[in-house]
Amino acid sequence: MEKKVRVRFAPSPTGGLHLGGVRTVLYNYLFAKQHNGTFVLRIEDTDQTRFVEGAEEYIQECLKWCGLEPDESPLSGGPYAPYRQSERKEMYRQYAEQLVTQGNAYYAFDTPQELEAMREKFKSEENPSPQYGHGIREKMRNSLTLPADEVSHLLSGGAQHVIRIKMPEDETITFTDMIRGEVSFNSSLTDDKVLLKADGMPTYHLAVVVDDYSMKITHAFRGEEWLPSAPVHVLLWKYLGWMEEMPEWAHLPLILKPDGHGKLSKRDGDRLGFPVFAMNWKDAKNEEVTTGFRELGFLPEAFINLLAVLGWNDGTEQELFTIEELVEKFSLTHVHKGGAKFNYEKAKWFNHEWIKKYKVEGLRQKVKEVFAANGLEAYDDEKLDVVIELVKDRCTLLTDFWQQASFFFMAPETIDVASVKPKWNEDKAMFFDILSEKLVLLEEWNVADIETLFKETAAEKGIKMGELQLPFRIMLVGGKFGPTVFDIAELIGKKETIERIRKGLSLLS
RNA sequence: GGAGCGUUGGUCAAGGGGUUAAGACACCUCCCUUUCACGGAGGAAUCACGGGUUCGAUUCCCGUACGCUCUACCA
Repeated sequence: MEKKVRVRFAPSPTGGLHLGGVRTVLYNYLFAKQHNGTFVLRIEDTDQTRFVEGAEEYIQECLKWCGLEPDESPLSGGPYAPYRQSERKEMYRQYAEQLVTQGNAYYAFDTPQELEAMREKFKSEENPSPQYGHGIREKMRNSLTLPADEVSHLLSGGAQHVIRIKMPEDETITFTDMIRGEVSFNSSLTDDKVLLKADGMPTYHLAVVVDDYSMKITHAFRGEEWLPSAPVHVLLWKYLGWMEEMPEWAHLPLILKPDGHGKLSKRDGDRLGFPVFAMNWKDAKNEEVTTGFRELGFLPEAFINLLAVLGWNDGTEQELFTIEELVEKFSLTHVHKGGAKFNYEKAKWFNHEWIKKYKVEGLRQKVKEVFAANGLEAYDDEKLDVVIELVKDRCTLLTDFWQQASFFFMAPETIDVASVKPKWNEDKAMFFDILSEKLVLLEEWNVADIETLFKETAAEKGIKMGELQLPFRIMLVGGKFGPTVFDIAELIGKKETIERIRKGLSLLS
C-alpha cells in the first residue's frame, strides 16, 4: 500500500517571498492535490540572527493570495504541531546526541576564531576553502581528538560546543531525484556539517531530516541549490535508522536573472524594474517597501500560471492553465532540469490573457480597489460593469484600469494638449464649437446618433473625420488611449460630453 | 581550486536516431483601427564545440567549452 502523500514548504521567515519560493510552493501544492495528499507549511526559524518580525504572517498571507493554502501550518495547526522549528528545539538535541553515541557525530569546541585560523592556515592555491572534515578534524578541538575525560569536563562545565556529523571517507552516496534521476556524490567532498549549533538550535541539515521524518513527509521539493548538501541529508536518514521512510527528493531548477546568468534576486527586480516578491514587502529596518506582484496589478491566477510554466509544460501547446488544470496535468517528468530566465514581458502577457479571460463579475471588485486606491469612491456600479467590459482587453495589469476607465467617471484633470496643438486651427475650433451646440439639441443620446451628427458636421465644415477624432478623444479622455470615442461619449453622457468639449476648446485656444 | 548540476532561436520551450526542428513572448512587415490595445496575415532567428557509435545524429556515448549552484554555528 502506498503511503499517503505529504509534502511541505519550509521557508525561513527572513523577508519577502520570492518568485522561486512561490513556485516551490506551487509544485508542492500541485503534487499534493494531485495525489490527494497533504500540503504542510513549516517555518524554519532556527537562525534567530536572521529572523524578521512579520515575515511568517507575510508568507501565510502570500499563500492565501495565491490560493495555495496549506492543510497544516503554524496558523491552522495540525496533527504534527508545532510547525515552527524554534518550538521544536528540544527534539533535535536528542537525535544529535544519538548520532554522537553511535559514532556518526561528535562534539566540537572550536571557536569561530579557531575555525577562521584553520581556514587561513590550510588555504592554498588548489584548495581555497579548506573544509572541516577528514584530515582536518584530527587537528581540531573536538571529542575525536580530546581525551574522554576532558570532553566530559568541558561538557559538564557548559563549554560552548556544536555537534558535527562525521562524514565517512570515500563512500559513494547515491540517491534518486525525481527530476534528475540517479545522482551520486563522494562523501569525502563534503565537510563535517554542523548539526546542532552552540545555541542549541539545529542547523537546516538536522532540522530538515528530523522534521521531515516526524511529519511523515513523503516527497521533498526544494531548490537546486540544495543538491550539494543532499548527501548529508541522505546520510542522516541512514544513521538515524529511517532509511525506509526517507522522502523522495525533487530538486527544482532555479529561476534566473533575465540578463546575464545567476539566481534571480530582489536586486535584479529593483535594477530592471519588475517585482520579485509575491506581495509588497516592507523592510522593518529602513521602512523601504518592495513592490509585489499583487500590488502591481497581477491576478493570482495569472501569477500562478506564469510560475507554473517557468520550468514545466504539459507537452502540448497549451500555456494558459487554471489551477484545476494544473493539478490535473502537472507532472514531474515534464519539469526542466535547467534553470529558466525570468521574462517580465511574458509575465505581463499572462496577466493580460487572464484579464481578458475574466468575467466582469470577477473583475468588478478588483477594479473598485484600484479606483479606491486612486481616491475615486463614488460612481454608478452598473456603468462600471459596462466600462469594464469595454476596456478590459486593453488592460495588461489591474492598475491599468485606472488609466483606461477612470475618465468614464471623472473628467481628466489635465489633457494632452501637445498632441493636438500642432495641427490645431481655427476651423477645427469652430467645428467643435458648432458640434457642442448641436449636441445640446440632440434628442437621442446614443453612439449612432452622436457619430452621425459628428460626421455630418465634419462634412459641412469640410474637415476629414480622422483630423477630428484625435482632438475629440483628447478632450474626452485626456490622452491617446481608450475605446472608440463615440462609445465614450455615449457612456459619459450628454452633459459631460459637452462640458469636456467646451473645456477642451478653452484649453486649446 | 573542487564537486554536483545544466546547455534547442534574444527569452520560455516541444520534440527526440531519418521532421520543412512545434508553439508562445519579444522583434520586423502588412491588414484592421486615423488613439491605444485586441484581432488577423506574414517575416527574420535555434539544436554550444570536437570526437566517436551508426547507413544516418539535434537526439546515444566520451571529451571540451561555457554557465550555474554549493564549498558558513544561512537557509
